[in-house]
Amino acid sequence: MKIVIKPTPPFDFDLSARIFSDGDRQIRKYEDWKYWQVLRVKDKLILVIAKATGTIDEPELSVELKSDREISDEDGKTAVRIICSLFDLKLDLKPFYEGVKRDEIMLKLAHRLRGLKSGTTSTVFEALICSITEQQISLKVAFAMEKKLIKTFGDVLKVNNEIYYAFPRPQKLASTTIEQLRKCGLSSKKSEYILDISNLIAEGKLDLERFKDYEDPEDIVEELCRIRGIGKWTAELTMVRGMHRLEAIPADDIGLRRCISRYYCNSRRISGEEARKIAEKWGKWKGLASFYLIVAGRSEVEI
DNA sequence: AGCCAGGCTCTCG
DNA sequence: CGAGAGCATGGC
Repeated sequence: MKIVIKPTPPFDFDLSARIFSDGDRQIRKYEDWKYWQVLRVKDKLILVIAKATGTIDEPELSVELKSDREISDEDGKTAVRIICSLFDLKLDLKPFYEGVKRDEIMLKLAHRLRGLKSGTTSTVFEALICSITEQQISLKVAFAMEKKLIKTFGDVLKVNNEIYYAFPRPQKLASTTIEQLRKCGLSSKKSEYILDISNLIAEGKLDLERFKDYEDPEDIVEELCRIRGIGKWTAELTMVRGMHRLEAIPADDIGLRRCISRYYCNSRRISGEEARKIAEKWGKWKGLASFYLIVAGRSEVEI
């Protein structure tokens, strides 16, 4: 099945998808101007292959859907909805660019990275589990663990004789053991947290998706922090990457602090407090602004 | 070798 | 209360 999507301009798909260029071929990857990933559409797994066919100001996304089962029109519609949220396709960046106009540095970055949107994981659960995995240790190490977790417990789709994995469902992780999780390289503490959270969801005592409807971001942080293994950093990171909450900012994040100090403080090491203070300039766009800083830092953008 | 890496919990005093 | 140890793994 092939579908064309019209994202809200400006949108630079290749710039936005580039962060997945070192991803895993069996999980999600951007390569040769194509992005692919498995989506869970109801009880079906569907491989999505997306490619930009428009321009930044008249963006168009051509999407191909593949599965080992029949794909109905309704599946197609659901898949489109998920893809829209994966890349935040309906987000209008213009208010963001307008909102940071008074910050010259951010304005320059926004200009250099025009059309960049920050994606969202397909579930809040995925964002949360990955954020817990990434606590404290280097991202390289964390990504290796996530990859193992996904390939060990994730759902498998086979199309064109290739194997692809979708992020594990909470029910699946709930049915495993600390020892099995530890084999992915996770510490026993993190394994406990992940098992506990998966159990809460499997038992129907926790519904992470409903946090998306909260008005006040502070309420989300507070409620998430009551769960063992989740602190402020984890809650805020989960909000930006899993709930479209672009006002949330994990200001204590060491990588983000490095980027802020690089562009705002002559690379002097700064505290989370200082980072939060600087982030005040970005108003309700703190999360998106920090994403721009991270991408700028990673692609060595000079201003 | 030892320290650090996109933190958080638990245990002391 | 606040401070400090402990945790996983890989890179430098």
